Amino acid sequence: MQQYSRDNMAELLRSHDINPTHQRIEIAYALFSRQQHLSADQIMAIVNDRHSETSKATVYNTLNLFLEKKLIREVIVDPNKVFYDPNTQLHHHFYNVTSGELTDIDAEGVTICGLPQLPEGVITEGVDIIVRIRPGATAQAQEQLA
Amino acid sequence: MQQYSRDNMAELLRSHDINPTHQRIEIAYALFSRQQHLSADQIMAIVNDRHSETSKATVYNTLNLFLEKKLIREVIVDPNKVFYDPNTQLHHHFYNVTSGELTDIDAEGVTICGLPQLPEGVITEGVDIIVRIRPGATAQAQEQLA
DNA sequence: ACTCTGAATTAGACAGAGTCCAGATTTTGG
DNA sequence: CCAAAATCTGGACTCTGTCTAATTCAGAGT
Repeated sequence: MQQYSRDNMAELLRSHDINPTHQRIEIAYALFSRQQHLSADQIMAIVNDRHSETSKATVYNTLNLFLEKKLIREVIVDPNKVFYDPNTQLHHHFYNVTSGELTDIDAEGVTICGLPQLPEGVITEGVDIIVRIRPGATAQAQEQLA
Repeated sequence: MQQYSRDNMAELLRSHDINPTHQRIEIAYALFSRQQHLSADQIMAIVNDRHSETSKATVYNTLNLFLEKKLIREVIVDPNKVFYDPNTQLHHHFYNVTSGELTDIDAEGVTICGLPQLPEGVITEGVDIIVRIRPGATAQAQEQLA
């Protein structure tokens, strides 16, 4: 997609069946303009940068609404907080356990072989690969995978 | 390993450089005797089943100590709580998002291909695959993986 | 423009997981 | 058996996230 403006956001929201309100546009803009993984409190800080205008409840309501409408995705890697990811394409993550930094891994070209059959009566919601990394000497990711 | 008794636990702890105290043995026993994924509050409930003897602080201290000494492993799949896993062998998980149930996937035979090179100056801590599932009609796990 | 109505937002109370602290208790080495 | 070190404890606290009841907003119809 091109540039992200607040106007695009309104369209984006509408196209996902979400009523575009001021607060929702601001929150969507915070996530989509910087293509980053943000936590709820980071989003609240961004949105209320100068004059506080959006309440905690609205931030959470809105993020959960976005999730439900599949506008964004949640990434669960840190026990303390959820990250919200504006990228809903299939992709995976590097998670730097020291810094808390989260980086995308394009799913293009990544394959998993040898997963067992799913249990009966159950469907896949998604498959996440999380490569936990930390600062240190040389290494190859491949080593870990028998 | 054979049967899990409280006596084995003491040895196990010592072998991991952990001073075996009553509370630590009980907590280790709770995890290892049933080979299950338990949350901190489940562990506390088990350990304090009859007469409350172990405080919340001790449960958390102990679990964090076990983690640090690599006696157990944590599984982060649910935003609300951490699961502690007595199985430190390399393996992955099915996570039933509806029931909260967590099931092991043996890593034997599972391969990931096409992961990009690690960023510079960084080493792998571990690679987790989480297959999120929920009740529903037929499905193949493989479909998700381009 | 005005009103009515349902949707959205708000502040603040609340809940649950996990941490911290200072004092009490247990364990250990001598 | 004693002192020092390690561990455990209750309770206060923090943080993320949810709930609720009251208020505000937006827009459709007149």
